[in-house]
Amino acid sequence: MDNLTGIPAGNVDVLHVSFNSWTQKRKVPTLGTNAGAEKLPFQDWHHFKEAFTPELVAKAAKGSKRELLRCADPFGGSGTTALTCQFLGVEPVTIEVNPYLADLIEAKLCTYDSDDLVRSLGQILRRVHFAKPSLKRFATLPPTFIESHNKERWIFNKPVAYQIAAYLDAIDALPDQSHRRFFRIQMGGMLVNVSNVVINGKGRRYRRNWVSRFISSHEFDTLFCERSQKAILEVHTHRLRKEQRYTLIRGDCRKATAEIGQIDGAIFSPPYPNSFDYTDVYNVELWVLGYLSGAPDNRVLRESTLCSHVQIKRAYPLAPKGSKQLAWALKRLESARNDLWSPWIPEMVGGYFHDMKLVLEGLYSQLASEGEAWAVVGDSQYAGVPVPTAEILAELAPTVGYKVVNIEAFRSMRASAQQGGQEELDETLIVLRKR
DNA sequence: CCTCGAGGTCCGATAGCTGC
DNA sequence: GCAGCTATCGGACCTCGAGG
Repeated sequence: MDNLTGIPAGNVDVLHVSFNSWTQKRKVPTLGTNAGAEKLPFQDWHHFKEAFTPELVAKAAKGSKRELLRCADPFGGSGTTALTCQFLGVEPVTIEVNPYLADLIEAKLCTYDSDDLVRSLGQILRRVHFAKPSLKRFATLPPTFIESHNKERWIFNKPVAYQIAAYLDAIDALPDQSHRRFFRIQMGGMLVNVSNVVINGKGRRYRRNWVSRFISSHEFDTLFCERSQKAILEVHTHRLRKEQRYTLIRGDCRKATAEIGQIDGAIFSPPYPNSFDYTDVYNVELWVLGYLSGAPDNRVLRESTLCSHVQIKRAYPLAPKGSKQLAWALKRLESARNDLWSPWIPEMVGGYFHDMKLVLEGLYSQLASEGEAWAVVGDSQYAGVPVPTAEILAELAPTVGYKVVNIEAFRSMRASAQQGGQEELDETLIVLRKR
């Protein structure tokens, strides 16, 4: 695959693939969301709507007071901050609690010999061709996952389930761990495509006419092959990123952030306090790819995420002191408790800011002097009571020691149609500097 | 009491088509 | 080519019923 990039042989070690050759200097409508980012190499390995843009990371790297040599992201997600850092020549440190997403990030950040990847793909396809798969590996999945005669709904038709099993068996048989991860992620990115459901902001829902939906084995094979080949090509074309190193920490950022080592800055977007449970959003991949071995695993994972949802009953830490806006919002939420769709929302909001303060403190302890934290945060609203996340964080940050350098609203989210569709929730960039 | 599964609704973005 | 139209897709909420 040597002439794929047009880079002449020899001297390749000095010809880095730049940020601009990755993004092609595209125009983005907003820095806040992933909209339009689908077409970037690496970024469609898994459709990820919560991501912000690489352009924001570039802006932060350029606009920071302190030169960025090592940059953290406590909420790794799809890995946008870390991957962009590699293109920019900045060493990334990323934390991610969701094991599927952590693998997605690492699959993007690590370096491969693309010829070896092509050989591994061939090996997978040969094994699948001769495979006699069983559904044994799916035995512990929740009951709605695989088609069976005594159910009314299922996420995967039986023939599809057999094919997934055949591929996963073949991937498991690869000798190289980074290759197993790479191809597991390629499979992960297409699972919803071959399923009877769609995943969106509201979680999982069945497709219209899913009953008559049929995925042929040929379609399945083609999808896996094309996705894998495209990804291998992207890996190859962009293999010479300025920075090749990375640190990936798999775990709860509320604990891990304080131990990442010295950083010059941080660029991240936390989950918003909007009662979204991201464990739920990635449930299909987590189960099918074997990241969860039973319901307790799911519970542990949900407990390890930020207090941004009320999906499970949990002990919410107390709201931090020091923000008048937070105290006011909590007071109003408590008096509106009977109108809330979950009575735990006031506790969740309090816990959310407790957790966010912990992360800000962790970052502060690792930041070099005048290092900056750039965060994209979103407001929320319950029963007409606004939760102005950016303003609250701007009040809490000084109690940790930060100076608030910039607050910039750059997008409005439409409120849900049921709420009239008019009230708008802001998405805000907030920049904090260590004194 | 709890968890789990699933959906209402409507607008913006985008792909694809049509006629010039 | 391209303006303008139509069809389709999907969404950083919030709600509800079933069942343990």
